Amino acid sequence: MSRAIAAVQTPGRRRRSEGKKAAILDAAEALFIAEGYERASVDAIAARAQVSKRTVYDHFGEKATIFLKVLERVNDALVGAVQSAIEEELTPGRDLREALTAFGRRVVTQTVPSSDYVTFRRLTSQHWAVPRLAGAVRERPERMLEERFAALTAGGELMAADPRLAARHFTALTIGLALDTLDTQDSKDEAEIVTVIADGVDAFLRAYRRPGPS
Amino acid sequence: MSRAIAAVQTPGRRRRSEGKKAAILDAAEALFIAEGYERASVDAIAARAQVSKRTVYDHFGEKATIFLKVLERVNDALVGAVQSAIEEELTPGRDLREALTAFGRRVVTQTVPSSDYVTFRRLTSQHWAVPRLAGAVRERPERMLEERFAALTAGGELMAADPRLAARHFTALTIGLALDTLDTQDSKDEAEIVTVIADGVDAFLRAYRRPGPS
DNA sequence: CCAAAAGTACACTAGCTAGTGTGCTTTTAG
DNA sequence: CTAAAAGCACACTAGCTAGTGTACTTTTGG
Repeated sequence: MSRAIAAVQTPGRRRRSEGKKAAILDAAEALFIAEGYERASVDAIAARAQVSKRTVYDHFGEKATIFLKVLERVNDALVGAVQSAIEEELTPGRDLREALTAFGRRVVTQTVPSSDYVTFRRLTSQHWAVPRLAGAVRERPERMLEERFAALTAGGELMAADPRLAARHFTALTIGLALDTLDTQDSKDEAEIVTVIADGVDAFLRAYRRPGPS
Repeated sequence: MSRAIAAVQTPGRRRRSEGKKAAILDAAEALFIAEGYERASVDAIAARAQVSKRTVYDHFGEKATIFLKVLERVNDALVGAVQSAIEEELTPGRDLREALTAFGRRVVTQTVPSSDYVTFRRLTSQHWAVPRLAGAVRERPERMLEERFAALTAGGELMAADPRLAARHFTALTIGLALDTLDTQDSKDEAEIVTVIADGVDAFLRAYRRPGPS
């Protein structure tokens, strides 16, 4: 949605082509989300991308291909964003509650909202010929979290016998619920999201924090 | 899916009509789930229901109406099932872990699987003119759970300052994750579901059980 | 400047689908 | 038995959409 149209100036022969391609994918993504796969006509996509229908077909061949490319792009963006959120927020030395809250909040508000994750779920539930890309998108980020949780357990901050399970529980309590909230009410009320995340982190820590030396 | 076709014998003038109607809704539900709203043609629905297309239109007028009626039916079934699961499994005297596990398992395996809840989510994410029925389906069961959790807190078994939040967390940790599992892998591996539920109940109790008089 | 690449405008096909009209047959109530 | 209700077979329209073919224009590298 927020992807730029990019490179209006002197694109060079190759870059111009890529620019159009990106514009088509932008338009397609928006329309697939808004209308669903079937209802988003190729004519509408072309119009929105300000490109001729013929160009669309020259680039992608058939409609299904457009859809797949959109999925790939969204998937890449999502995985990358979660990756960097883990690396930058879930740093070893930091206070656990603070780190987890920041991580959850960042994933939901920066990466996702009005976008990638929700987008992905909505899109994948549409098409009936999508290879198991859908599974992958939740598997990969979860593996990354799993590793961090294992490290935290080793460091004595967490008590997660099964880091994989802990990661799933964390995701369910924070990101999952936040996305649910975003999904049902479309009040992009950021305050509410923050509350949901904070509450989730709270419950998570009660269940998984090492019994304190109070 | 598992709804019976019902009343093959001497239906009476009225009952015969209702029988056909139900058969049409059964067929429509199955096809909407399998193919999505757009791709499930009225002809296909009629064929599957073993009914003439004309009869379909005589009963429902237009395709969108069929969809709405299907949603209503699924919604009613779901709410009813959760209701009775709460009343029959989450009984006051019972051991908490046992009760919660039985409840979660029942909701996922009896009510839902191969059906209502997943069905509902899949369906509602399809149509772009569904009034906020989608929200209602998660609101109602959650309110019911909330009440029980409040009672359990009053009885001293739970420590849920905000019973509504506790209910959301419980649902996310157990039912939500179980459905996720069912959704990605279609291995209807019941054993795995049971494990997921048990793990979720475990984490929930660690976060919400009253600090024990060990 | 020029040739090729990229893009455009537009007309056209082939197929599918929602919804209707109509006359015929079956079922059921009284 | 009979009339009406319910259902059926079938033909037909109107509209939309994926995808193609083609001749024309614009852009860009050398």
